[in-house]
Amino acid sequence: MDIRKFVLTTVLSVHIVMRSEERYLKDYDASRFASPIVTVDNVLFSLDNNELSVLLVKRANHPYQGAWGLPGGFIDMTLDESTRDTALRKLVEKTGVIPPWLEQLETFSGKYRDPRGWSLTTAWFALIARTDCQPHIESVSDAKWLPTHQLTQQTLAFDHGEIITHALNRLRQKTRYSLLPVYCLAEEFTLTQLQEATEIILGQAIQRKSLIRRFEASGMFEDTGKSKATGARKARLYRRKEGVDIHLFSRNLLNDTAG
Amino acid sequence: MDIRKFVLTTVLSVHIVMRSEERYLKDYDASRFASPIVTVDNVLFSLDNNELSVLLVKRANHPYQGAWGLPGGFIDMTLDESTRDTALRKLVEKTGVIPPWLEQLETFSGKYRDPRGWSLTTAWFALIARTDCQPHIESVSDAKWLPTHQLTQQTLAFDHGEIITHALNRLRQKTRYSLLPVYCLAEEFTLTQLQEATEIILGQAIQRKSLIRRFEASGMFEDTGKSKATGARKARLYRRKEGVDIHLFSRNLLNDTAG
DNA sequence: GCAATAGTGTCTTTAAGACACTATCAT
DNA sequence: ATGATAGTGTCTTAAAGACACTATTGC
Repeated sequence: MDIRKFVLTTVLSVHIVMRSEERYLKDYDASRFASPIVTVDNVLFSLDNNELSVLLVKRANHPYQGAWGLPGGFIDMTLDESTRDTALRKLVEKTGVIPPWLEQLETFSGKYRDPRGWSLTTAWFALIARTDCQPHIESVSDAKWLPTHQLTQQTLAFDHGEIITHALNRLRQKTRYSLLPVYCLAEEFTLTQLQEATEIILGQAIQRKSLIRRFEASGMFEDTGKSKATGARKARLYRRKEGVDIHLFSRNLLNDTAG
Repeated sequence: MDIRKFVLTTVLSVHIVMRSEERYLKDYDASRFASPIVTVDNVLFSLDNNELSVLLVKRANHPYQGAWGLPGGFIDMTLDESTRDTALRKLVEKTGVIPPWLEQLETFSGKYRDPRGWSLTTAWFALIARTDCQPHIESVSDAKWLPTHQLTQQTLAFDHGEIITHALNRLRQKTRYSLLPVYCLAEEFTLTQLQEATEIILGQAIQRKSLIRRFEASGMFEDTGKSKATGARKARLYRRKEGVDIHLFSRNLLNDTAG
C-alpha cells in the first residue's frame, strides 16, 4: 500500500469520526428518549433516648401528599455534580448540618414503585448525632424522627419502608465489623456512649472488653485529655482523629447470632 | 362537634384528595422535568487460563464509538420491571446465558462522566463459568474478555475503568468471607478448582485446609458421587445445593493483608 | 514402587467471649 | 467507707494458619 495514501486515508477518517461525533453531541437531545423518573433518597439514622430513629418528612406534593416518606427529591443538574451532592443538599435542607457519615446504600427501581410511572431512586445511608440537628428539626413541622421499632405501625410513601429495612440491615452488619456507631455520637464521646450506641443498634449487649480492644486497635481515635462526670468515676472523652478512615475488622462481633 | 358534620367533612375531604391526586397523575408528564441520562451497566467476571477477566463490548454508537466498554444500555421501560431486568437482558444478549450470580454494585453518576450531559448508571456485578458462555462470545466480534491485570493498558469508554475497579474490590472482599468464587465454576467442580479460582481472585495462595473447613461448614454443596481424574488421585465432584443461599462467614481469610 | 495430586490430623495463633478484678469518683 | 461507674487482667473458646501426615490413582 502507498504510504501517502494510507496516511491521507487515516487522517481523513479520523477527521470524519470527529466531525460525526461532534455533530452527534451537538444534536443530542436528552429528552428524546423515554426515561424513568429519577430521584435520590436519604435514610438518616440517629440515636436518642435509647432508641434508633430514622428521619421522615411529610410530603408536600403528590403522589402520597401528606404521607410520611424519606427526605429526598429530584437531582438539580445545575447544582449537583453527582447524586451524592443531591443527597447532601437534601440532608442539609432538612437538618441544617452535614452528617459525618454518608454512603450510598442501593438503587431501587421499578415499573410500579411510583404511581407516576417507571422510577428509580438512589438511596443514601447517613448517620448523625441527634444533638447536632435537633434544633433545626424541632423548628419545622414537616419532619420527625421515627423510632425504628415503630416502623411496622407507620405507613410510608412509595417503597420507603423497604428502603429503610435495607438501610437497617446495612447498619447492623457494619456495626459488627467496624465502629460505625461513633458517627451517631457527638464530637467528643465516652466509651460507654459508644457501647450504648452499639447495643441499641445491634439490639443486644456486647462485651465491653471486646469493644475497648477494638477501639484501641482501630487507630481511629485520640484522647481529648478531658473527662466527663457521670455520677461515679469520670469517663475519658475521646474524639475521632482527623483524616483517618474507618477501620474494618476481620471478624464480626456476636458470631453466634444469625449469619 | 356535630358527628354528622364531621363524617361529612371527612368524606368530602377524602374525596377531594383523591380527585386531586387522580387529576395530578393523569396530567403528569414525565418529560416535563429535565432528567439525567439513565443507563445500566454490567461488570461480568469469568476465569480462564489462570486469569480473571472482565467482559467488554465494542461500542457501536456515539459517544466513544468504537471504544471498548461495559455491556449495558438503556432501560426498556416496557420490557424491564427493574434495573435488574435490564442488567439480565443485556447479559443474556451478550453471553446467551443467565449468569448464576448477579448483584447490584453501585450507582455512578455525574455531570461530566458522559459527554452528552448529566448521567447516571446503575452498575451490576456478575459471575459466570467461562465454558457456559464461550461459544456465544466467540461467535461475535464486538465482545471480548479482558484479563484484569491488563486493565491499565486498555482505555475504556466513560468511567468504566473505575467501575471495574470497584467491582474488583467487591469481588475480592466477598471472596474473603464467602465462597463466592464457586459461581465462576462449572456446575460440577472439584475442591482444587475452587481453590484455584479463589487464589486467582485474591492474587495469593490460601490454605487448602481452611478452604475445606469452610466448604463443609457452609452447607452450600453436595457430593455428586462422581469424581474426576486429574492425572493423579481422582478428585470428588461437587455441585451447589438447589435453593441454598450463599453462606457468609464471620471471619475473613488472609487477616494479615490489608484491611 | 514412585510420583503426583487429593484429602486428613493436629498443633499454633489470633481475636472474641466471659467474667473477675482493680481504679476513681460523689456522697 | 460505700456504691456506682470506668477500666484492666486473664482464662476460655472458635476458627484460621501452618504443615506434616495418609490415601488413591496412573504409570
